[in-house]
Amino acid sequence: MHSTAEENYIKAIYKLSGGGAKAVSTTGLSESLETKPASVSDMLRKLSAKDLVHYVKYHGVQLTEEGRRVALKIIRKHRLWEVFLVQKLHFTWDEVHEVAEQMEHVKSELLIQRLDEFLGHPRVDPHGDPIPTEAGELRQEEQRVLSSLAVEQKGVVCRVKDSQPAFLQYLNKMGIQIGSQLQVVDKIPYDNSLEISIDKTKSVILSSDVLDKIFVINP
Amino acid sequence: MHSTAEENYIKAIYKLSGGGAKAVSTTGLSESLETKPASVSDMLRKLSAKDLVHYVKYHGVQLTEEGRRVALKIIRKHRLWEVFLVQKLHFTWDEVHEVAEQMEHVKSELLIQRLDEFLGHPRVDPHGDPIPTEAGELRQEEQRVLSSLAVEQKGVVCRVKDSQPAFLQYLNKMGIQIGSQLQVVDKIPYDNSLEISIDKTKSVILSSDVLDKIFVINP
DNA sequence: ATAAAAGTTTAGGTTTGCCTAAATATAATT
DNA sequence: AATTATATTTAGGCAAACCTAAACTTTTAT
Ligand SMILES: [Mn+2]
Ligand SMILES: [Mn+2]
Ligand SMILES: [Mn+2]
Ligand SMILES: [Mn+2]
Repeated sequence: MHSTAEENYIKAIYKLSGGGAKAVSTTGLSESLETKPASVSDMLRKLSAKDLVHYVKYHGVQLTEEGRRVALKIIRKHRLWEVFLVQKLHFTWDEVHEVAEQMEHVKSELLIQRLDEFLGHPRVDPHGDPIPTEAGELRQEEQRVLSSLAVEQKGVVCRVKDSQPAFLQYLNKMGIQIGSQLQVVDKIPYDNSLEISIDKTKSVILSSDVLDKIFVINP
Repeated sequence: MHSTAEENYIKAIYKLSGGGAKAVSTTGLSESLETKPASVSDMLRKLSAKDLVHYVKYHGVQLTEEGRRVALKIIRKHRLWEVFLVQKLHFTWDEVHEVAEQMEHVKSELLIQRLDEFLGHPRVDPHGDPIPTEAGELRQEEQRVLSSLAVEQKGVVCRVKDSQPAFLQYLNKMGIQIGSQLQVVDKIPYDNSLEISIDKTKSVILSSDVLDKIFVINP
């Protein structure tokens, strides 16, 4: 298997390259991983020997197909643990990262399979980022802003575009969080506010300002 | 903080010493940790320098007060994760250990505090071993082996001393698990077997071999 | 009491993952 | 095109955690 250090490098390359598209620079990686460029060069040689990356000296690095597969597996684990921490242990968005950064390296296929099941196969993490499938596919769901939904239309909250405590507290009071099932009940044309039902239980009126900050995917 | 290797050594010393009582030998540790005695000597010097153990060359090692504190913290984490794996992710007894062995090293006070809460502050792990408190106390309930109970006496199953699948399946068939309420109905002196009632419903005859592998605490 | 056996430590080495300083390649300026 | 600046790699080292082989202690047996 791969070491924690190797996994962190692979994930960093994946992220900096925008999912494997661009090549990534040594300094870019060294900043992102908080190590020195010399250490990065070192590791790139090792990853290249393991065929996890295509590495051309002085010209950056890219993941191989295998490297990409490994990256998506780690990201899947990271994001599933984030969901667990927020939904089950009531961590806040900003508290999860450091812990998930450690948990993503726990080795057990069964564990992650069962965790996924336990969480109800979530499709996005608490930051609204998509969770790769077990097969290693990153299904990029179309995100729409809540204000764009017509009456009757449904959506699952996948992202919130304002992380100020006041706004998050407001959403909390409303009972809205990532993963909440929303449906537009009615439209008030006067000020473009909408009546929204939350998780099929209560329903509230949201102002157009608020609607513009909430993004949903199809249920 | 302490490294994963250090934590594993400390836990092993704790366990082999029976909770910090006896001194522990280098070979004992090397067998338990599956390393060579030379590596153990190495590590003991380091742990001694950090005042986690009292180490007298050629005469074994013991945990210091601080070492004991660290050990109990790791054991607390290990056992809480085991409860999580069994109760929430439906792992079986024999599947949990390897995973918990990794998860016990995740560093986060908040995580373990919230996990404990999420699990409802369990007092024993799926193997019946007590979970140390947040304060680092090991509330040791008095455990008696089932074979030692007299007629009429009651107990709650807290531990099973054999984790072979065949044995666990047998217990399962009998309807015995951690937490089961047992009472001795009758004693058969011929072969020291006992008639035991389970959860006040049915009653079965258990052989002395089996009785020796089941431990109970007071109800 | 002495010798053999068993247990333990030390010496010297390896791998991993990091570091600093120096050398080298690429990119930007003039 | 030549020079300077920036990016990257190489060289040489270090700490952690392991190893084997050799040396040394303690225990056991004769
Ligand atoms: Mn990580
Ligand atoms: Mn995230
Ligand atoms: Mn462990
Ligand atoms: Mn256990």
